[in-house]
Amino acid sequence: MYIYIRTLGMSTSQLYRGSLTTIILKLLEENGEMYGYEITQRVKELTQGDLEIKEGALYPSLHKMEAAGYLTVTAKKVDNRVRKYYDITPAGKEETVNRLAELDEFLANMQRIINPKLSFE
Amino acid sequence: MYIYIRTLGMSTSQLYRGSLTTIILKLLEENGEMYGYEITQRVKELTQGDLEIKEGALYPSLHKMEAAGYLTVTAKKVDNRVRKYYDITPAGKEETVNRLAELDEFLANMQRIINPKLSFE
DNA sequence: TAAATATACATAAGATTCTTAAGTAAACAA
DNA sequence: TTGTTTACTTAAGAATCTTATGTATATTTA
Repeated sequence: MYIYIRTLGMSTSQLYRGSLTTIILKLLEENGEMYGYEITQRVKELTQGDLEIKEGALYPSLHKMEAAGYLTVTAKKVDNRVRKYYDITPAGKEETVNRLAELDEFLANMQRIINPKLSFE
Repeated sequence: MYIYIRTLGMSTSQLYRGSLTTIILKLLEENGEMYGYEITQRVKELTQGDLEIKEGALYPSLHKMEAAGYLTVTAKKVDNRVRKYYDITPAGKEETVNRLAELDEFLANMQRIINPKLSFE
């Protein structure tokens, strides 16, 4: 019998809700085509293990973005196993710009609330 | 018959999900006791009308935080109308510190993902 | 080499947090 | 006096996520 201890530092925060689409779009825009599992590992690496994208969130999100026309998917067989590579479309690039603008606004608004003294103009 | 046109610039972004508790705690810690409607107006003011806290989100959230022991509530009659003033407890102040730390981590992680070139150390 | 872990995807059930909507009630402005 | 603002409540539904389960192959470890 094996017992798995949950690692400390793992994000249980609700703040990431709503940010997954933005994260995926930005990674694909930056790196070119990626497959799902690769995205989870890249995010884990970039955040030093702090943020672990769950498959239950990731895959439905990718499917939804493909249905929306933001991504295309291509299945490739590597080592006798199927990978689904996602690539960003022109509509996806537009959406990336919008999402990043929204993120900037969100960050600015949170600053205004959390640190009102630094909010000039 | 009256038709209400939805103002542009209002936040339809999902990014604010999960940030409401943090916002309320910080405002109460900063300003002392406040009532619900006052909180919505303060946030609207601080974000230049960008973020409008909905009552349907605010009041259940205040009740939950009170039940958790983070806030106390005192009803006061002003102009023949009841206001419920919420004040932060010591446990609420602890939670504020935790929530602000989580926010900092979230912001740092988003920076690492969105702008990996700026992530040194 | 058998068992465990890692890779790689899918999806249903349930939790959480929010929006929308409807209701109550009083004060104030047109 | 009609509409708007102030002030709070709560139910129904939407969106996003976690947990759990399933499938399947490859690689590592005991």
